[in-house]
Amino acid sequence: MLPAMKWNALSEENCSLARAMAVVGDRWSLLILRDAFLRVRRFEDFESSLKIARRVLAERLAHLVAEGVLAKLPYQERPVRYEYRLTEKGLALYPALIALVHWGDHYYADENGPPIIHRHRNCGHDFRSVMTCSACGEALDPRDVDIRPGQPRQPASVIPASRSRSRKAATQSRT
Amino acid sequence: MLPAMKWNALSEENCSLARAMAVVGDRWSLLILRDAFLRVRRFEDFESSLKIARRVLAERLAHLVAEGVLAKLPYQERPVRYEYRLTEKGLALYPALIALVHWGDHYYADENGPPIIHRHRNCGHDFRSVMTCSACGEALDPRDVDIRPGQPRQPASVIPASRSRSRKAATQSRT
DNA sequence: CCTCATAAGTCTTATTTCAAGACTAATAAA
DNA sequence: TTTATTAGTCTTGAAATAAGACTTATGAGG
Repeated sequence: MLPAMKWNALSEENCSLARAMAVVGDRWSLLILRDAFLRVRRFEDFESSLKIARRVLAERLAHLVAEGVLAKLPYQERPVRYEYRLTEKGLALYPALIALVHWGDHYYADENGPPIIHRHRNCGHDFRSVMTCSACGEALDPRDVDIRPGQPRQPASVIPASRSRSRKAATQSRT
Repeated sequence: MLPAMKWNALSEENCSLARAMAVVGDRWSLLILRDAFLRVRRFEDFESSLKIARRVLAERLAHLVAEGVLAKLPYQERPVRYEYRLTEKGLALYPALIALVHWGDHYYADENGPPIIHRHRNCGHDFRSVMTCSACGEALDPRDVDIRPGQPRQPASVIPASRSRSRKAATQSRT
């Protein structure tokens, strides 16, 4: 039997990033999903593309299916064979994935330019991804973002605290 | 001596995601960086915030410094003590991080709403992050994106191939 | 001087995860 | 009957992580 990840301590935390990491925070899931976005769907194809241990691949696919990120669907009978496809929830990881890809492009591409180029079919241009504010549409700079707790326990203190580090301010594990 | 990660096989690959994962693809780096974005800067604060093993924290911080994602700067003399601050390269990971956070918010927040709320100081509104096309500004849907190799080896075949799976099409490990 | 406290690690041991690759099951095709 | 496909499962050893005691450098208080 495949042993499940023990790393779900994270999923208990009241932190959206920790919960996301409990799903795709291991060493392979995002690479598997990248392949899925490239239309890779079958076990053998994932394996030869990624050179991942079969055992780990099987476990990771099962986990992503259990989390609803991938769907396991039969593509033939006799013998029944399944393929893995992105669900809406899986597709919703695209911004995170493309942000990492473009970060890698920016800081690690060699003189030949980035290994792959993305084109937006709707407008016909090659593009980079730009993270914007849903309210005003402006590109986001982390220095312009304030955060505060969502479920008000403490009366909504804005976190960009001054230098007074109460040693617990950011300790709440909220993100 | 701290053993370095052995996982740099990835960094050899001609794949921007793999290179990004070689830097922040382990179980802790993104959580450490989240804290850094929340103005956590000192070893003890990272440790108590994340409940990470000190050994792993030390190794991860050293790695992030070596990669230029964090800078290690003295904040006092006698004894010399250092803190860790995001560099530009580290700040550039914000889109990826916030995309994961908002994905977690969307799919895992309970009835109380997301654990933290982001406000864009420039416009004064709470927001979600929206990934847009740098060329036309429209929100990106993965189904509208075509990709092709950047360093033209093969004459630029667009990858959203039809159902003809050549079993090697996406195998090139390019992303 | 002596003891305690702080901050930033380093080290040890046990557990968990991953890598590599042989082996199995179900079925079709030769 | 033998071989080929596809999607796994299993075994073994290596690497990474968890938990927490120990170390170093220094200042503070008595």
